[in-house]
Amino acid sequence: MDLPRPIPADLAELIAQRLRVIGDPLRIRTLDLLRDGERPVSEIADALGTSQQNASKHLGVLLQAGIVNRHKVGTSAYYAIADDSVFALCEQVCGGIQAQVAELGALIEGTTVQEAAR
Amino acid sequence: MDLPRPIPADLAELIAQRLRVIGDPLRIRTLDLLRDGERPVSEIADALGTSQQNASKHLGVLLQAGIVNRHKVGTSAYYAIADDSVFALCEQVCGGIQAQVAELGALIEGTTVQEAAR
DNA sequence: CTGCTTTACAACTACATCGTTGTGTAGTAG
DNA sequence: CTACTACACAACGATGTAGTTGTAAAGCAG
Repeated sequence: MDLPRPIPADLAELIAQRLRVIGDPLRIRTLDLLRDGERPVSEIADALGTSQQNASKHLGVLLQAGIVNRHKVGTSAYYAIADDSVFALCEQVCGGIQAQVAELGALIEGTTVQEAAR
Repeated sequence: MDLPRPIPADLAELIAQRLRVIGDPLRIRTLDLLRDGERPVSEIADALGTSQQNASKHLGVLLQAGIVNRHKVGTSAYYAIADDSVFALCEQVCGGIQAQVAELGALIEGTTVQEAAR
């Protein structure tokens, strides 16, 4: 996967949109919950400690973005991960955060990151 | 880089924050420009077709997030990439978008993605 | 010192988004 | 049919953010 150079404005808009969809704490935790398999809305709402309406709304955003899919059984709506790549995304972000924390720690210690790693 | 299970709310907040910082079209294009090396603010503003004030503001956001760094020479402020991992992030997002587009195209063709790939 | 350039900060408007409240719809149990 | 459950849609208020305008600070040229 190579990015075109320079990145056209339209593509930048698409990328930004997707990042903003995932860039919400409740949605990240929702996706994390769905890692274990599909779940109905009420269960997700309970697990996140938020209202049914709010959970439904966030799931709707993820659904429209194609990150989750839905299938209904009776009155229940089961949501499941449709795009596993989001987790790789989160891990990448975590890596960046960890690197920053390590650098800050090193600054406090008055050493370089390489020295602190020893 | 393994994510803890379940993801604590604080970490979800951190990840979301970083994703939202990168999740802006102008900031993505700014980072793309900086791939070639450091640049002063006015040059970035020109390349993006926006005002100097706006470019400065976005660069400030990226700076505070630790994604770029700054060094001043005379009246000019040169910004440069501090965290290369953002590009891997963008590529990952693009991969997800491409997969979706492929799936949509396959739906229109009435075939599966595997069939369409042949 | 005067004027020009470059950058950054602050105030403002416009717009998006989060969470809540209220309500509508569909399936199910009695 | 009535009551209950599960989900989703719409409207509202609060908060956040993008972009503009105005301006201040700092360096440099004359």
